[in-house]
Amino acid sequence: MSRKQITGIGPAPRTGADDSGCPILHVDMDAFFASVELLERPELRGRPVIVGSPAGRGVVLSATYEARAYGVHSAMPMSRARRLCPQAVIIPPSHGKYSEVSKGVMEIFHTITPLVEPIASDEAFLDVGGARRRLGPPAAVAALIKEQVLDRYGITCSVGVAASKFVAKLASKQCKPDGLLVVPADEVVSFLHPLPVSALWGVGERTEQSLVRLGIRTVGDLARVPQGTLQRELGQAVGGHLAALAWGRDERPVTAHVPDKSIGNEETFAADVDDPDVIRRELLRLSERVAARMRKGGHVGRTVSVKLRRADFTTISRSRTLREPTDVAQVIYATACELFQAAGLERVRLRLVGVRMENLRPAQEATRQLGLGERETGWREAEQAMDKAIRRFGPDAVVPASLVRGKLDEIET
DNA sequence: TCTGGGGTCCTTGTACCT
DNA sequence: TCTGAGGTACAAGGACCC
Repeated sequence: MSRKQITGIGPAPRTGADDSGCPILHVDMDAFFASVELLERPELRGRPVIVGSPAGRGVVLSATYEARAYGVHSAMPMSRARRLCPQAVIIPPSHGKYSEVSKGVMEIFHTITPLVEPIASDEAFLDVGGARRRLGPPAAVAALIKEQVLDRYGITCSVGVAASKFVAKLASKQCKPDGLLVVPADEVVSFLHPLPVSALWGVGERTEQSLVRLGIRTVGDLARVPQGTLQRELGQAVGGHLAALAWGRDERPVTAHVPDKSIGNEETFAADVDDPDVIRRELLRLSERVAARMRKGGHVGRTVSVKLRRADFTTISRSRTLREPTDVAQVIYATACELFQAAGLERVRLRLVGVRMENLRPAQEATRQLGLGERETGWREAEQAMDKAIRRFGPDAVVPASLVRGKLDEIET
């Protein structure tokens, strides 16, 4: 589900190119959410379809290529998308359905190689270097994957084949939709240099503006700038990273298990809120959700972070590192409330609040040393009991008392 | 012309310790 | 005792990704 629009001219898609030394595949599903929706509503094929919330403050999650022809793209505000393409059929998202298909697609990848690195629900890197004897060269494996995904799920994907992750990713983007593009190891530079700098991973709007100010518009321009200049302008890490990418240097391996670093939830209100009680109730709801996800994933975390976005879209965050890691919603909530209060935004109109736990580690590794009078054990047991009830009776089975009023309000309205 | 939600990573500033 | 350098941890903000 790419958001970056590569507008530069690359070489024509090639499938018969030399793929020796190109063990990395990047598989990207085409207009994934929209394609999944069309499986249930085939009568909409060929028509502009947008997946996104039909009301309120939403953005486009996915759009068919027919809708994209009108300028609609992912992350665009829905109001704008509707203006650009008023005849589009708008379908509210059903995330459960997408993760179901995503799981199945990832299973197909795992029959090819154990080295699968998912980077979103609709895309993954695969290292197929070890599958050559069993399944053939990388381009043949890529074709096999496309065929299997289409056979089993009726949706198309695009595959980039290259020597490195980043070039494979650019290649898949370049050949969308339903494409297969091999970038031979000795053609990487000629593939990259005509592309606009914005095609590079890590160059967003701001960095692109900085580069354009330096007269750098293409990857080739970038490659000719001394690394020191880039590092001075963009910072050590970003400058060094881009200098390497401009010459196709990317040593990052495909990693099958990338541990979670943080878990968070956030919520944009339907209308801006300045009532601290409503904000605190939302902080409780979010803390419950985050804690439940942490317990489900077997994590505990040490740093509680709160995100507050004002009506004017300026965002502030406040965080605190606890003495001991936790997965207890009441501990997270209490800290979140203190951070909210300390931020001094109790009478400011907010459009979004978020709660995130950072500094994660596996729960079984965490040594718990409870302080004198600490009641965390009681809360943990209570919350584990809630987890059980929710697993058995559904997400509404148990609700914290302070959220019951909100539930009743929902029922009454 | 309005901007979701779930993330990662980087930069900068500050505090603290040796 | 004071001061500065260097390392480390933490906090905050921002850019970027899908």
